[in-house]
Amino acid sequence: MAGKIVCICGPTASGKTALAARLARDFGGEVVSADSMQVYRGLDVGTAKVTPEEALGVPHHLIDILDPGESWSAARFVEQGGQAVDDILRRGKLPIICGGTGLYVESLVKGLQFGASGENTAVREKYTAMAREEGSLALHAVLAGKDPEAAAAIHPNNVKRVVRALEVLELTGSTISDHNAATADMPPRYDALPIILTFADRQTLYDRIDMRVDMMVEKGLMEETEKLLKMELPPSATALQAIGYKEMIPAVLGEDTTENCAAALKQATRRYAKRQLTWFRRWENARWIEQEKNADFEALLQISTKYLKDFGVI
RNA sequence: GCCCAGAUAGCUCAGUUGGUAGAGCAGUGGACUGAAAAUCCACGUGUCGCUGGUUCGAUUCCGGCUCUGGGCA
Repeated sequence: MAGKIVCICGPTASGKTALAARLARDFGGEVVSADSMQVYRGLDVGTAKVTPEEALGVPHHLIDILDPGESWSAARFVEQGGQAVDDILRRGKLPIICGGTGLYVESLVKGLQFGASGENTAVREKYTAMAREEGSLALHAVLAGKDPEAAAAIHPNNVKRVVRALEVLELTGSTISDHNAATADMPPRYDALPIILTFADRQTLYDRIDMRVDMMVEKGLMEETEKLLKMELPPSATALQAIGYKEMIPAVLGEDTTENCAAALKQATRRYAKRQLTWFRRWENARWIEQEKNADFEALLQISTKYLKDFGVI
């Protein structure tokens, strides 16, 4: 019997953090963050990380567990997030997954194992170099010869995916297609209630994003970016892929104005929010809550509380 | 007031030696099984500023007007 968990998802700046913390506090829950960037210490302002005040005294798992130089992945998230959820369930509490990283949430709920292959930087670099030197089509052709099914599913230009498929093949001797097919048949690991925050009018979301970026700059995004730069991380570091820092770097280096960088950051965040919505839209049985229909936070709380009751977790 | 250059997609612009037009960006939709805040795919009709003229046909050529930028007084 799969344990029941609640997922609070949605695009960035939709109000997930506050809702998750409040539901957890009111109904004896604990929050498990499904966010690929809030795991890093020191990335606070730029990731809109939950503050001690916002946490309402509720335990938040998988936040501030790594230094920015360390690598993190969906597989590691499933491993550690699954442990956290199981532990919360064992203690008779309600696990509330809160985050906007679609792959993480879905993988955790479904219980994807990502295979026993692990990851191998050298292998990745080898194939990435091949794509760079001989072209992405050549690399894709290599995959087509060994795993036609995966090749058909992955666009030749999507070098990252082609590389991953070849990596699995080289490390395990079997194809990623076989692995995916096998895991797709498995029953989900948890019985999840997906609550997804959104906005009926896209512009409302974009306005909120703009405001939030301005606030981030006021709260010291530049200084945080400077600190991150001084760590001299390898370009491949997961933390350096965070939206927020890469856009502000030119301003920190004096190569562009803060205004221009902030505008670029807003743009990047908007596109990200759109991709997040695309991801969540395919989630069957999700309860979507359009934020502007709620007069205030209490109204939002009321609706979500009803969903929790219907689901049988409170 | 005069001279010059512009006026084309939400923005920046290209183009049509006359047959009603296309790039980038923005935007929208989608994919996603160990980088996912990553990576990738698809989608382009707009009074071609207004108005006369020439022409079978004008966004394109000619005239006038309006607006914008620059220059000269």
